[in-house]
Amino acid sequence: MRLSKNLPQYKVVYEIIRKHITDGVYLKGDILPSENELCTVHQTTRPTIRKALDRLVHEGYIKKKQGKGSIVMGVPQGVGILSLSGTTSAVGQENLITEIIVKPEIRQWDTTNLAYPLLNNEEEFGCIYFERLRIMNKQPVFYDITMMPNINLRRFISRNLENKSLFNILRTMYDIEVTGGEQRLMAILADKKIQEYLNVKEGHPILHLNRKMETSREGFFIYSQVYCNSEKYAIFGTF
Amino acid sequence: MRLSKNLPQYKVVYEIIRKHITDGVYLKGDILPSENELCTVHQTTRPTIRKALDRLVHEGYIKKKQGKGSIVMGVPQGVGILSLSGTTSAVGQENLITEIIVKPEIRQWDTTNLAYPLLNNEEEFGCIYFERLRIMNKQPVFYDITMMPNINLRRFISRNLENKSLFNILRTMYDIEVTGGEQRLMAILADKKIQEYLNVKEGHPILHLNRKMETSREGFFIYSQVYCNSEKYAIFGTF
DNA sequence: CGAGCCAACTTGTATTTACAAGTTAATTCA
DNA sequence: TGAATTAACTTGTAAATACAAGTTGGCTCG
Repeated sequence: MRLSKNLPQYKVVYEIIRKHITDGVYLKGDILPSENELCTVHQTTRPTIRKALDRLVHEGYIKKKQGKGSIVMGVPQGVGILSLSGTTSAVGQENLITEIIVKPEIRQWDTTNLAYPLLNNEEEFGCIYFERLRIMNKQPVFYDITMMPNINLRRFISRNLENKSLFNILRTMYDIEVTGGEQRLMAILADKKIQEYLNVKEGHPILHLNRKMETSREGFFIYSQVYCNSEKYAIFGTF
Repeated sequence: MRLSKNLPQYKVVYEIIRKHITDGVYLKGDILPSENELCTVHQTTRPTIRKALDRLVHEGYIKKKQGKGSIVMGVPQGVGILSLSGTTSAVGQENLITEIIVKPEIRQWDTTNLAYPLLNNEEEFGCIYFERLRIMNKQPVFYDITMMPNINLRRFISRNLENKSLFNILRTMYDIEVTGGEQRLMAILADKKIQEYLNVKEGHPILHLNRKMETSREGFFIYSQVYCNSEKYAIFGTF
């Protein structure tokens, strides 16, 4: 199902190097082959290579230093809040279990807690809705609700989200990348439902995020609400 | 004191267009002159212009659409949490008053609440320390502590920070730009001091950020701690 | 042996040229 | 008149080339 469309060269190169970093072919501290070497390897020219590297720099995979080279920084961590990965990459995947509270299903939009107005076409199409609970070392830490319009996502509701990042599925299966977004952050006190899911007492402070994410598919937005017990696992992020 | 060093062309162009947007010469929804027009105006070529525009796109000032043009998005808002502006730009400057609780002074580092280890050279040099309170519509909303090493910041402690963004001062006076950083986010309950400063009761949830910011000056980091009463003014951010 | 210089790398900036692809509005033809 | 085509824009991608500037390690000379 992997779709290898006619990507532009610089994106192809970007994807290759990026994969090498995520797969551990290049480790943190390593120095990438020089731009000229990459040119010969990928049979292209410096501007193209540099465009690929620019993107890697921007996303935090590498850093460049004039006269020295491109230094691998590793897979960007904790970008969950600020950048473009899901919360699964924010805390490291070691002891993280994802429990599906509500399996992906098509239903009407629930706009009660939504901080953003829906677009017309979004309301027409149904809504793919699911709830997840992220458990770190047997303690529930994140509780999140995700909603997105049911536009051209064949077989999505039958996909298994456990221990997989939503963003990875969208990226690999549907060629949808999150390109940006906006969010509202606040500290609240846990209500009954949150107390239950996150296993906290009344009066416990909870970090709440209300996000709207923009994707590479025009007009396709992902809405999510995250509730986080930040007592033991402060949310970490780079920007 | 404005230092107009030998900036590369693309940065010059970037600065000019950026200023035009922040100054309101170009308004939200406007379409910038085409890349070819910008070429003739700035006496340069498309790749240079495109590099400047790339940066503006990346920072959210504009969006580009193939076949159409570069659409002005306005001054990026709420990047305070996620991107590179200060909290003053996060809530709009209308009814925002900045009160200096502790004027900038040179003192020893206070590492008690610092989530990051200090570097050696940072500890050797003193620390520039100050505390501010941001007041929205007569209600205190942000309380923040900022620390940075006292390295080559002539006259900094005599500068007036009121209603000015720290980042703007660093940018215009010292040519230091924040290039990125990391932060820890958590929801806490207000302690005595926070209760007093933010005028909230015991048990009130507070959004706490512990940030380390990286700058264009190598080895120069800015550490800040922010406490936010997010009850009425949810922190807004784009990414 | 040691300090300084220099050559061979690295990335950074800039120009020139070419074509592809998306948008828009005017023009043409039925 | 109205729909389809086309021309003239726009940005996107790519190559080839050149030189500037920072880094490194080896070489030379004292």
